[in-house]
Amino acid sequence: MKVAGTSAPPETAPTASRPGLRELKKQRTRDLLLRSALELFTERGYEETTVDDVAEAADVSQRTFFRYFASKEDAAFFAARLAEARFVDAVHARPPEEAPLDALRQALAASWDTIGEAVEQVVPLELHMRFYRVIESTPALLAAHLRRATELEERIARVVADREGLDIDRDPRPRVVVAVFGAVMRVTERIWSGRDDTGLAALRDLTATYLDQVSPALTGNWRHTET
Amino acid sequence: MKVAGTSAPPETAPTASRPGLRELKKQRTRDLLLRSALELFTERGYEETTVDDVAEAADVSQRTFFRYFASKEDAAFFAARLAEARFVDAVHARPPEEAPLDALRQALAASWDTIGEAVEQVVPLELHMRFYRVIESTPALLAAHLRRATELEERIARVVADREGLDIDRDPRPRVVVAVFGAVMRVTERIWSGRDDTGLAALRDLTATYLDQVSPALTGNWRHTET
DNA sequence: AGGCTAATGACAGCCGCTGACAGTTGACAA
DNA sequence: TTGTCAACTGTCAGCGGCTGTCATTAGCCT
Repeated sequence: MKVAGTSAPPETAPTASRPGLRELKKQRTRDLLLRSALELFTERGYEETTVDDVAEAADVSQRTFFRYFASKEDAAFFAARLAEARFVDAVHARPPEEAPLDALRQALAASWDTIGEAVEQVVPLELHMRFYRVIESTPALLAAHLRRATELEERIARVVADREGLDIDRDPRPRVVVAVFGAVMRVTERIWSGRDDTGLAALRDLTATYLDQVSPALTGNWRHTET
Repeated sequence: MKVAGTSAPPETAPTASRPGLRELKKQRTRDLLLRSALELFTERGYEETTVDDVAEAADVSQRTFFRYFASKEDAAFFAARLAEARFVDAVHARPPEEAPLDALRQALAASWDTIGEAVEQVVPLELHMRFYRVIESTPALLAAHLRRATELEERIARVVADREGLDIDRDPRPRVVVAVFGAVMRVTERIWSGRDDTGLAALRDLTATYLDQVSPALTGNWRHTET
């Protein structure tokens, strides 16, 4: 077995090629483990759930859990990794004429559906959405989430730099736009997770609203430009 | 004793009022623990240093370490907490006529020196600066750092909202500006920590350069506006 | 059918962290 | 000065995350 090690979704690739009883069982165990984890995390809380609890819920030993996921945290972000990958793809797909910030925004708009599909293949989308609240309210998970977001930003900054034909180590602008975009996204997530409607649609709409606030927020005189 | 619990610097306040042998010893133990920790972390690496190592270097038991610091991580960010406090003060001190983004920038410019002083009282500034590289290159520390940064941003967003007389839960702009500012700061830290000159002056200059890139980066046509 | 190897479980052990208990040592009043 | 109290500390036991090791089981392939 070579699954764990930040358990990359790519492992899931040769699904249709040659099922095989072995692969099938592995996949089923992983999905069960994943579901059990997210359910326990959202019901009982992340810190309050031990890896033993998750393993037991999936009828495997704790050791096996760690063979599928590099860490407790790794399991928590498995679905998020799928979503990220879709977004990166969407950015790649944007026409090069678009201004960077527009490209990011359009890529996001275009990703929502594919992200939903991707997540749903592994775990109920609704569960995944509810789990975001747990992330926001659990310091350890929030920290991990932010670090992951930063890494994602770095990857995207490189894509943007390529699009514009810039050397990312010489021109700060790619990293800056992406960082700004990411910052707004995170503020949005935070607000969204604190609200009642944790549906994907609500997040999508809120994101659009907040992105509209970037320019207004950066220019001076606020006092006479009330929302 | 009531030290730990995210060991708030405020505990250090009544230093001059009434030294007392007890207080003095406590302070000395804490500082020694802190220095030992940072030195070991920067020399040997954070993950490679056990709390037992730190405790032993300071000639106390592991249990005592945890009475001074809520966690290994808590010790790592003790000095950073001092710096943050100075920055928050500086933001408060800004004249209300300044536009938000300007205020943040000026506050930062005004803080550099006081931050240096504050840190120096607990740990050699140079050690603290070198430790930033460790933070940047240690996933667990980077994650914690980002979470801390987010919390700081929230606090500052409230200050900004107050300045402008806005309700932070109704108007997204305070959080958005602060998030943008913070994003640029973090990109700057990242670049800076990867360079040779890890002096405070280098960071200050780099920060100024990057902040200048915000507007240019957000407006469209990059290709004909090369740096 | 039988050999090969992947997958699993059981066990031991490290590290971060906490509660409990007992011993030591400053602080302060008699 | 001395005795009491409270603060500070060390020791020990134990939990949870995580890893290495090894024996056992179970799918795969000829």
